[in-house]
Amino acid sequence: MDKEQLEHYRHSLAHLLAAAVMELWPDTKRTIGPAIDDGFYFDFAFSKPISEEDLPKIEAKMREILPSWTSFERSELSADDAKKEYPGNEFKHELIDQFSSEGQTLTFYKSGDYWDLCRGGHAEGISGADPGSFKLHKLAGAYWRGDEKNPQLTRIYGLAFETKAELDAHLTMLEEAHKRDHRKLGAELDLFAFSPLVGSGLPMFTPKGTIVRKLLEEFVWKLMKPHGYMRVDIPHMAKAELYKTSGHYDKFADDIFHVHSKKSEDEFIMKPMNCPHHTQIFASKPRSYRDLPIRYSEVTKVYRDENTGQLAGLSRVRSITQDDAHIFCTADQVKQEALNIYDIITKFYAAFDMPLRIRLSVHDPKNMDKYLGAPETWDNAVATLEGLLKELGKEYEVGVGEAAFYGPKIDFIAKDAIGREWQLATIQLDFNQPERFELEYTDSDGAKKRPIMIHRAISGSIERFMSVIIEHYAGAFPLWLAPVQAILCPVGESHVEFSRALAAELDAVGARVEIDESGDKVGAKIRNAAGAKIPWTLVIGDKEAGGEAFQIRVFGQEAPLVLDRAGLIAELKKQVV
RNA sequence: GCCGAUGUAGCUCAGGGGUAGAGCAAUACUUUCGUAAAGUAGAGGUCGUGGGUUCAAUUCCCACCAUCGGCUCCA
Repeated sequence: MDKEQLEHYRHSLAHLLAAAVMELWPDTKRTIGPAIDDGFYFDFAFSKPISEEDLPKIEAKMREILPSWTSFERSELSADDAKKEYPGNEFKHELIDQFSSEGQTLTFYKSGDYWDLCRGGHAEGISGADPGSFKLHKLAGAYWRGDEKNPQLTRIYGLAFETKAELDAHLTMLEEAHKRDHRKLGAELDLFAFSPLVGSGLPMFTPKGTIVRKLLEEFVWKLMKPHGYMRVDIPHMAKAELYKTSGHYDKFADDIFHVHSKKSEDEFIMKPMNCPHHTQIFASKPRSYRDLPIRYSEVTKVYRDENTGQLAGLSRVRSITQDDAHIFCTADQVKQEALNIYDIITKFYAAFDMPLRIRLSVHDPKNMDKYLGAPETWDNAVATLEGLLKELGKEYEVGVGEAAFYGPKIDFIAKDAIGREWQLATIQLDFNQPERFELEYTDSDGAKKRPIMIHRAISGSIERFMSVIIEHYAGAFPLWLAPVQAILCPVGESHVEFSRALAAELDAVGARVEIDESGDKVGAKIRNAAGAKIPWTLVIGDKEAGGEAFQIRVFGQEAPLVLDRAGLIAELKKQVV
């Protein structure tokens, strides 16, 4: 099957699902059922609620009907006749009214004993399909036409692939993703915590989690520093006027945390982004063309009042740490700056073995209300980014309508170890905020000119990036990033002293080492170290204390790594970020 | 935010209108041991929070808090 055939197969299965449901519960109101990325769904209004336990029953009914679906036969009906086919089904009636008022022909497709209003896009017939190639896997609520003001329907999701083998592979991936869930691993590995007293979506990082965060920050800084970035520091709140000027206040009105003062009339808000503050550092004194580019960077938190129902672990939070930077430069300098950022991004993701895909995210010319600034400005900005991508010779896709409200951007989509994709790094052009804040510099001819602003993020946000790499590595961080790099397991009491001396030596070169001084046997110490996913485990007994080489158990690896004392120190020293 | 499910010890989970249960972890003692779980003992709980019904609520009802799934894919 090619992509289209697979989509047709999935859509056909949605019909089959509806047929099975209508046989089992004939008074159910059917609505719609499209194909989706990994299968299909169908939305129903049931007269009494069904539960997950009913899914196998529906699935069995689908398999029972399947052999009789040898073809899909098309027919046409008038609106009135069509409505008679769906007595009391206001959802179908609404669709029929809509389509007929739009002048569309109302088409029906029949397979076996079942038929339904449908635009088309089916397989020829699915009687020969592999009965093991689909599975109903989820029950969810969904609003009629995606609008929360409408009645809630019951959505049944199915997974479907060409063969059972492909379905099984997909189920294995989902299971693997579930096992790697960063929320579970984060608690098990003691990386971060939540508290109902602090509030939902407000993660706190433990000492171990903080080590990982700081290592990530230091790594990004190491890549940025050679490109002339300077660090700045800003308060976490500001007067609302700042964001009214930038345009964020209206755009993100529902997502802003407000702070009230009893001492003044001023309205304050928790910063939902950093760019407006950074513009005010730029504006704090007269700038010359000789000063540009000015590159302000900062790892700092922003606060966004996300819908509570959407919060999830570290991937969707209300306090977000951005590895943010803003570059103020001339039009001539944009290309070089973007190239520098591209250099940082590629080096950063290479360190995690995550391949990158590039998307040029542009405005939607048909929907300019969503954006600040004139269409010509946008066209110019897009042309600049496009020229840059062409020069790099990299493949990219274009995302229409994916731009930020102040300018187009280049987004980088990283792929993790189990094939999932995450949009993380970004380079964004902004002609609008410099205008709104009336930023200027004096050019060589003495004239005042507007700088261009570039926004960029490398990891996206530290929280989200941590959620991605915890799952990417399944909690087993590489040596350079592990909160504890090595654990020493003395065999007996007599080896503790030697272990402490060795640990001190390793600590002196910046290595993160712990000693298991419990009374446990060696086997238990190894088991505990493996449970904590510590990269290196060293058993310390008479042989090691006597000067023999260390047999290092490497997490996830069968064969031990053999290093002498000097080699061990040298190897860990290399890992310092 | 909306819909649904869930919330019992640090973790995984059992139980149920009448004084709360297990395993693991943690603690103490014994053991000091060579490559994935040593032994014994005691302890650990406002059964998410608040209110209601009841002679009696952890159990039933309501509200809130928190977690999980979904709310973008369109006949």
